[in-house]
Amino acid sequence: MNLDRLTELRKKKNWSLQDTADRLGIAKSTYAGYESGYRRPSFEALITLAELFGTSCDDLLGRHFEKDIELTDLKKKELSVDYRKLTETETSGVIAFIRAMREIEEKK
Amino acid sequence: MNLDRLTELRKKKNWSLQDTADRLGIAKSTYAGYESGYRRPSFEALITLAELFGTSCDDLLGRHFEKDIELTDLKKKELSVDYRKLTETETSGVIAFIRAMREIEEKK
DNA sequence: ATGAGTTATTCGCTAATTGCGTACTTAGAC
DNA sequence: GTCTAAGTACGCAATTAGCGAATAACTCAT
Repeated sequence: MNLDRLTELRKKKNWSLQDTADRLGIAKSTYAGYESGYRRPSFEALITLAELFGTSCDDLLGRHFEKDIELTDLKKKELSVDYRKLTETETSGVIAFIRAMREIEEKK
Repeated sequence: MNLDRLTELRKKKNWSLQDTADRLGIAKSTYAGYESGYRRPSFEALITLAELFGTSCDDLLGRHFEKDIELTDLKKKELSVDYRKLTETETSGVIAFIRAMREIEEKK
């Protein structure tokens, strides 16, 4: 059970092992151990890594977890189209749109 | 850094410490250590726990991670409205709907 | 090509942590 | 009261993390 994506994510950021270790506040050799699979990060380090690389712990752990997203439960703006976030108005519009579509469909 | 939600999730399932430990294939006292914060699970155990409890590792780790969802990138149906999954047609409809809304908005 | 400087990999050692069994405590059923 | 199951706490053995130092690989300029 290795953290296979670490190297990839780190290189994408153009960071050296030392850079990354510094950001984590650990020794270079320690972080190197994570990438090689020789060592495992503490939970704190894992969480910090996820933050640094802008991803989830599940992702780092190689777990492709996907929760179903219920639009009526969304409190925050999390959806985007063409890489532009939806406003609250747009999100409400989408919900209404879907309900309308379904209503039409049922009457067929 | 404790796994505070474990007890809550276990009780929601009406499992004893022993039940849960059995499912994980570890000793009761070991699992008890996770809940009390005295011990920490291995990554394998963490992942299995997330599976057993139907949640994410991020959730168990107390991390409220939310990725921005780009609708045009969605390969699978992950969205739902009124707890009913959107079909592919509906998802395409939503994207077209948003683009149309924005076009109208820009022309104002 | 040589050498300086940076980056990556490996290793021994120590300190810390895990996982287990066991024992103790509590709670409820009979 | 006694029995069983649940939860808690602890000592011990074994594993593991983290560190620095040593070594190897890579990248430049000269």
